[in-house]
Amino acid sequence: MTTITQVAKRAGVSTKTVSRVMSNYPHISSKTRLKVEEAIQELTFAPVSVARHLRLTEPLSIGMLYGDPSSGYQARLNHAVLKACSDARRYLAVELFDEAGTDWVRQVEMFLDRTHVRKMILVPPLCDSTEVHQLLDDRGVSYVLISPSRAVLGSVAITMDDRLASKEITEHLLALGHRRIGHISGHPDHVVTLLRRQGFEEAMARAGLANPAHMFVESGRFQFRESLVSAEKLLSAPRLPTAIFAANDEMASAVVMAANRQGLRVPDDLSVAGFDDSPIASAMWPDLTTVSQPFEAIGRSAIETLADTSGGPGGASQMIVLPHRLIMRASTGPARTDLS
Amino acid sequence: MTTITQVAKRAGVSTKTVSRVMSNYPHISSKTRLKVEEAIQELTFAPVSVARHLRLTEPLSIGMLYGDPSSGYQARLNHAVLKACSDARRYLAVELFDEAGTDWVRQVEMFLDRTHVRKMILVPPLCDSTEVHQLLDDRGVSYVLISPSRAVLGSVAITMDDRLASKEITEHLLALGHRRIGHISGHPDHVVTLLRRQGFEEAMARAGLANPAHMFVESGRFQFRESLVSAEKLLSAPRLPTAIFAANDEMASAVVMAANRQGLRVPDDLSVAGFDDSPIASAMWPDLTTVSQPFEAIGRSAIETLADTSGGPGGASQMIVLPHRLIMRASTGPARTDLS
DNA sequence: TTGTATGCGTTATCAG
DNA sequence: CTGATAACGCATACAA
Repeated sequence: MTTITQVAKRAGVSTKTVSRVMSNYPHISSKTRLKVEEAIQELTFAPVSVARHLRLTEPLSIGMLYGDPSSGYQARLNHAVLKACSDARRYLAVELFDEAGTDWVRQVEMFLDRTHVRKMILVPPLCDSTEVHQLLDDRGVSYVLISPSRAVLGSVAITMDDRLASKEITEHLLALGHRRIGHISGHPDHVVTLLRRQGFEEAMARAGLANPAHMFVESGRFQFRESLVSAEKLLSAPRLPTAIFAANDEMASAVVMAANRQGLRVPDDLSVAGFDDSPIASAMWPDLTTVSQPFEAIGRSAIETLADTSGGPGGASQMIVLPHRLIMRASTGPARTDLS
Repeated sequence: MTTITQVAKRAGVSTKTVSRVMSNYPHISSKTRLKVEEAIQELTFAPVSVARHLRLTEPLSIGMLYGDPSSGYQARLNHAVLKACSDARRYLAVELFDEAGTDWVRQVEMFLDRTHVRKMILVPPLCDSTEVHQLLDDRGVSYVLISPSRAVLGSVAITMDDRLASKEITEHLLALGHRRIGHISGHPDHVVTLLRRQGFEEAMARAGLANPAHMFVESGRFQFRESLVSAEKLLSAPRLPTAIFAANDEMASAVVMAANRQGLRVPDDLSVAGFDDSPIASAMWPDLTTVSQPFEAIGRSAIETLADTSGGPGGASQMIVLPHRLIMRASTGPARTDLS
């Protein structure tokens, strides 16, 4: 193990000077800097992060707690945040918390004490806990909210525009000539359920199709099986929709399965669109037209925001809306004119 | 921020005694312990982990590096390891590494220096790098291998028995009366591909069905689309198989889709089994009969193994094989007698 | 521009 | 069973 002392000895300078070089202190003679850098190279010195953290006023670690294990959403977010940390030379202290346990505040509190982090990323559902916000404010810990249900005064939220994305994907279907379109919506408890449905309805309304003859909505609760039932209902109506937009990919894949069962071909007889660009979307055939959540950008933006926060919290409220991406794939196609 | 000194003062003991209580040191009078515990409660003291790490001879942190972001496998393993750490009061230092970068050793080296960890969990593909093993041995870092391609002399590997599981799932199909069974195998570069295929073939051989009239094998490369093609090939043969076992769930779901397209009902006309118990297995309908990898056990076992390693590496080679679980769901059923 | 001395919060050593 | 003191590796006043 190489320590700063050894480097100092090797370079013939004091530890402080080595420290200065490591942290890019400007006022340092280029000769000294060179010597030190050489020594660092030769001894392959890397500062031990725990020791820095103990002394540092502005810690380099950022904390994140998450609950739901099975969530593909969380897995992808984790990865994006980890990547962003790596790029920004920060460290992520990530731990699980017990979502079922009622004492969220206590759990966060202990996490803060243990890890010493003074910056946190709050993901759903933790980002919606007023008590947790209070705790962090009291402790002077700055934080960003990822996709919170509602904006929180004095803090930064990072999210995407679900309503707009849904509107756009519906407009895409309309542009393909579809006039009778179904929507399978998510779980009523999730905020995005409403937003995605609103986007759909808004697009239909603009096209003058917001009426029972053209617009059909069923609930799928974000689940495959519920969606299968809903899709079968939509596909057994006297006049079939020619396209169905489901509020997530899992439900969209159920729609494809329901269609196949009825002998309908996707996209020839029925266009199907999803949301999320989850792994399943590209794993199935036809692969799904869907919306890609900007995970990478969200991660990067979260780290940047936290890195910038020079002072504590209590800054201006801010809502950073990151651009999503529509992904056109094989599950959507032009409406059949003979049916329209 | 509460420190150990404050707790000590409050309890009227030395800091060392508080430290002893925190780490469950056995030889301590119950009266003293009680006093200290009270003080800890009252001041809500939580030891700062970085400070402990700086002093501790046996670090409580365990390192893990992983590459592939999109992998559902890795996401579930991450979670299991994190859970195990939490239960064992250990901390996980997890970072991404650049799988595409050639200098794996250098990356591991820097990670070691930064984090100070002296125990590591090596997951695929890092667990198969001889150079990395060498580095860790040289540095006296102990490590466990998760599902390595081959055993490594002098180190502990944790894995499951893919061959046995495949054999069992095939036997399950045989027990249901199926005689003509297809197998869709994985990517030829993965070790498990061979193992899972062997298990299948072994079961068929035992049943006296290892011949072209009863046993069909196609490659699916672990991908949905490849599997779809393979399944269509199997389902367009003159004599159809009555069951298909795919080497992962993604491919199995492709089989279900192919069957639906041909107007075959699952499981009435065709039984389908998968492998992995990935989210998709329970998200589809019929939900998949599959094999559940023992993620939780793997995580726990890895942490326990590392926690036990009193000395450095160089212990005896050991292969810990954890029991998997067969999950019977709706995608498999009795063979139709009129077809058999 | 550089060096010295001190302390971050905790545990290890060694003595009581 | 308990306590005083040094030390972990690094960064920061303060001094030079």
